[in-house]
Amino acid sequence: MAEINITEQEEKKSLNFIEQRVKADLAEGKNGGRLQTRFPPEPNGYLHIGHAKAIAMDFGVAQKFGGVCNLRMDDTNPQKEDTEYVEAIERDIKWLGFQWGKVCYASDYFQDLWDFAEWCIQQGRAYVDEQTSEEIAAQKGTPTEPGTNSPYRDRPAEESLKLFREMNSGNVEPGKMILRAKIDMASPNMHFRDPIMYRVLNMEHWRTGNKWNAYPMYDFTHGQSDYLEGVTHSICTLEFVPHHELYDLFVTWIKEWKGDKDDIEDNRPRQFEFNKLNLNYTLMSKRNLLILTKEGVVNGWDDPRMPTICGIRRRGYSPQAILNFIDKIGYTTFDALNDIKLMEAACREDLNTRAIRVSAVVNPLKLIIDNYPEGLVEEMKAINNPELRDVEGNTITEGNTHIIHFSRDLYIEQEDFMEDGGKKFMRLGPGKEVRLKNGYIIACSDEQDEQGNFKCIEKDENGNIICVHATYDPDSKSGMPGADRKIKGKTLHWVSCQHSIPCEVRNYECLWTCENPRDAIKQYEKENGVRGIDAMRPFLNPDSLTINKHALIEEFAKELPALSYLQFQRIGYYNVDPDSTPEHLIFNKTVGLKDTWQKGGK
RNA sequence: UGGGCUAUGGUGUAAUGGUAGCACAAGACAUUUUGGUCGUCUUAGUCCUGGUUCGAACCCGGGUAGCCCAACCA
Repeated sequence: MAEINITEQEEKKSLNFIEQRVKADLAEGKNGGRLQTRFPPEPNGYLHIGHAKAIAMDFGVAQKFGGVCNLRMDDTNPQKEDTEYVEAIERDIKWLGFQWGKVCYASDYFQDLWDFAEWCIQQGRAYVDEQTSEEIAAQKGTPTEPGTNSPYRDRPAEESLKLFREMNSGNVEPGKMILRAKIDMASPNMHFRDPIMYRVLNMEHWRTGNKWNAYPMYDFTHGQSDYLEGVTHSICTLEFVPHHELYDLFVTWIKEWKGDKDDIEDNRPRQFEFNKLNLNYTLMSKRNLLILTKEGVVNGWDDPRMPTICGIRRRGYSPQAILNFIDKIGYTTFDALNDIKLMEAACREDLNTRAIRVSAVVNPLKLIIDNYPEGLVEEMKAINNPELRDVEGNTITEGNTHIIHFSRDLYIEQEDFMEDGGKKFMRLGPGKEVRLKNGYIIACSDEQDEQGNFKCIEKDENGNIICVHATYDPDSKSGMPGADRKIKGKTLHWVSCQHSIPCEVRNYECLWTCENPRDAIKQYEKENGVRGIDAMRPFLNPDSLTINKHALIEEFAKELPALSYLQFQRIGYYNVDPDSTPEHLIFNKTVGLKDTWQKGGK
């Protein structure tokens, strides 16, 4: 029995239109008060962020109202499907934090579906058609013109039955015969024009082996599987709205076949549709993602630029970040194009609470503290996560710190020093004073030599700044009373030369330069007569991946496990790539920190 | 041009015949040992047009625009 187990406040705030329907159905006692959903991926590829939205709905609604959600592999087309995807799908759903009741397969119902199809033939509701696919297509009509009946439409049931069994013998060539439902060739709904129930494939199925040679189509499988499995709410995306009526019809038939006398309105699976996820600057279709991997545009399905769950995971998103995002965009029946910035915002929001702060210098500039004793090394305490707070709102320090080393020779970020930064530039430069995070207050002198060159700056022969000199205030050590004094400058991150490790930093941007790559590619294909990768190239962002092999990071980061959530302070969120080793550290940029300086300040 | 669906600030979403609200984005201020976070404020909206009603984003008619449907894919 399903239970409504959410508080009224929560309910008011967050029930989307499908949840409202589910709640109402439960209240009315439909389906005997049961709630069962299913997530039905076809195991022919990797799950992407669009699937995550469906997962959050299918599993989420079951969770919220005390129902159960099964994972059902929609494996009715053995030409495309493979067991390798099943594992990946299961892994991704688990990673998102959901649990299924059981794992089912559409192929579990092949025998039932077959028997049901035979019954349909005997009932005069189905027939074997021996026309070519071209002939059938021609007879189908168009959205504005009715179709015409197949010459085989009224053949005797016994004849169809005999041929149907032959279809599964392996002796019928694919394309020679199909089983069609006898419905209405003039229906304004194209799906009612004698839809195909079974086709011959003569192909081994990864689960059922060689038992079947003819396989059922989606429309003749989905609703029936729902019915046989006990699904009450079959939730899918909007493109299945035109299938809705046919879904209901086949469910009605199969209930009849089963001799199920329950009231049709109250005890049957019902389909509900919501808008699928569209993200700007993102391409979601499996077909096109496959091209990207095959052509080497990306490095596999889990490339951090891919919208796949595994790609997003490797990029450094947490499951909660994804779920937060999905929660923000909501479920409606409007075909929306969501802004990737909202996803990034949801990510920052989540990672802010869980990322460990580390110091990393991405573009190092040497900084020498002239008055700091040579050879001296001090251990400084660095807070792992300032958002970890006690009930009073104070940052918890116990168990929330790590050690960072301070010495005379440091690296700071190149962009944190400017010879003539101007008044608004609050970082380091001649005559400027800044604080080194968890360290000391330092200052550069504005003394100049006879040529008018600043004494604190060392340049190479090309005039590039290669080293800067500063002096520190020994009383200003972080944590000491002298550190309290206010200064004009900002707080900079830094690493110690001797105590930092070189690492590789991979920065990612959108793969696409246009908001809606799907449409752009489609149009380009049309206008230029090219297909696939050639139609995609004009819209690919050449800078979607930039690798920086000269970054430096504090030693603490050396032994962190793969996929650890990090924040490079003042730069962005990063995570440890699965290929990273202590000998060759690799970090992926998940998303940058908000930067009101670069945006507004300059 | 057949059928189905949709339309609320730049984006997404709420209000289910009774005060158009929230988040993101954009901008400003304040705070800050992250130009982050947190906080305050500003900008900005019911596609058009008729009707029903005391009252319409919501109901109805007519436009307009967009999406889905003519796979032996799902």
